[in-house]
Amino acid sequence: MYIKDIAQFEGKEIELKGWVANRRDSKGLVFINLRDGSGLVQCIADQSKLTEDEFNCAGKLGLESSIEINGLVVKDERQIGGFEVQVSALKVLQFTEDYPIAKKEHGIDFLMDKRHLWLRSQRQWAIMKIRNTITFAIHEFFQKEGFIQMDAPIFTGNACEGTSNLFETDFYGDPAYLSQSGQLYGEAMAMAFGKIYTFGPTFRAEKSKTRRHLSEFWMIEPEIAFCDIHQNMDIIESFLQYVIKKVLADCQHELNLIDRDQSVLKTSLEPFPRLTYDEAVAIIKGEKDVNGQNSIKSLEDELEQVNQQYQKMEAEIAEREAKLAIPGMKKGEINFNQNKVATLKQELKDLEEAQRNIPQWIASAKNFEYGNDLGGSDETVITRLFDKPIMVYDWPHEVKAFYLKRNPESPRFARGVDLLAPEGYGEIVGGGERETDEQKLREKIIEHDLPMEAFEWYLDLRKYGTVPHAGFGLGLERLVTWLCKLKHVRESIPFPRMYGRLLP
RNA sequence: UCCUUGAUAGCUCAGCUGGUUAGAGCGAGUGACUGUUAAUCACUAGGUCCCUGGUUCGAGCCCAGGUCAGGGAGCCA
Repeated sequence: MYIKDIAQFEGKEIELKGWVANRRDSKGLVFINLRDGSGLVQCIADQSKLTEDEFNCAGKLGLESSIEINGLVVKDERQIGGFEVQVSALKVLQFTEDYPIAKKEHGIDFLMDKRHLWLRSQRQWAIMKIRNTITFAIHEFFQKEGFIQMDAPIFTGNACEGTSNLFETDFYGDPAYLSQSGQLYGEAMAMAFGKIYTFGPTFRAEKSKTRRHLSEFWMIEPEIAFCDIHQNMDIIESFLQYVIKKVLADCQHELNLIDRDQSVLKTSLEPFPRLTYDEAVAIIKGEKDVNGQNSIKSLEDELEQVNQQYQKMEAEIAEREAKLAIPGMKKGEINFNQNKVATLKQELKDLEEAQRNIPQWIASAKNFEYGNDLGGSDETVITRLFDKPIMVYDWPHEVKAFYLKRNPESPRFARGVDLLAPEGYGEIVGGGERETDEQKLREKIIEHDLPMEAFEWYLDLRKYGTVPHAGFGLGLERLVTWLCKLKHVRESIPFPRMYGRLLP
């Protein structure tokens, strides 16, 4: 018996096992919000309906105490799930004292230290449920489309995209690296099965402290034989839209719990704009407008708005603090105003961040140098102008990986594609059409200063029946972060591993 | 690696120009209340002001170095 199915048991006696998510008491009554992993329900312990011992126990339950109850399911519109349980019997498995995560705001460092407990909170629960739906939808899409799932090795002897950000380990006395991509192995499997995808962990030793980097993350890498860059973009689009549709269909409750505005998810079911690198650069530099919006202008407008909002908030804080200074205010009112001031100050800090960041972004966009890769801020700048993901393709070949094919009509471009998520999220997919010519690959390997002997097996793929093929890599956590509109990627995975964070 | 902000009670924070005994809310504990939703109300306990050194009659506050964390850049999914 799980709380999520409670509606089927109206008027019936049930048994529930779970944890105390909240408790309030009143004379003769104890209200327990019970959490069982599937949902949340309020249980009422009434002194007149329980033994003295049971009622005393109910009153002593600390947050996250584990209990078993029996009770009657009653319809009550006021409650979250529309039902409550009138307790007829209560058994305590453990009284919990001093549960560290209190019913109030906490700082991120504290919460990350308590991640193993934080996962029990409603918001984190909802995010992990959505992550699960996304994972399932990904498998479902590829399986339906006839892709074979493969597991790429995690220990690798060669670096596929440079060596600076690899985790080195000891493999029976030889150096080995934790995989930063399964792609080269995926290409080999695609030559055996036609269409494959990997779904596995990936490790990058980047000393990054930004909202979109993890040291360990999960990547999905499809690879398709007989596929060019345009067909690849078709697949990226239908794949992502499949996942988004699934989340919209199956996760309404969770999306509401985390207050996700769904309008952008819905417009993302329309075709994704496809821009060449040249077009994207023109937009970023403000030389070309999109839907009547100019990148530089919109940033300047936003900065102006931020400044105005900042002044408004400062005024409100001053006003409330002045009120608080006058004696005679009721306790409840004091609390309310103090909480309000605290949240306003928090928002003020966010605005200050924006005031520091936006001018940097404007400068970076204005001074963007043609031929460079897009930086994080450039991605933010361009994606803010669209209400759906965009795909940018045909990149200057110097900035992209060695295995990408050149555009035959314009060889200074490599046929790579990045998918940039809207709402400022930026790159969540990187991929492209692969180089098919052995000689050109050898030249590229030398150019990138990579050890040729480590790639001989990969070059075999071009020696024995080379065919046009393409694929891409999707960062699962970045997708979860965007779909849930999280501020930081660290909340998208149960136990994030990042620079400075190995525990819990 | 660089830029930037910060570290004060279990948690979130305030602490004025360096000045006597360190402040609030939440949480915890005790009590009151039969319909609460982060319940409310009263009372109680709770401090190595991150570390090391310096300036000063006097440092939570100033200076130097370090540690840790937040945000951003580079790099990337």
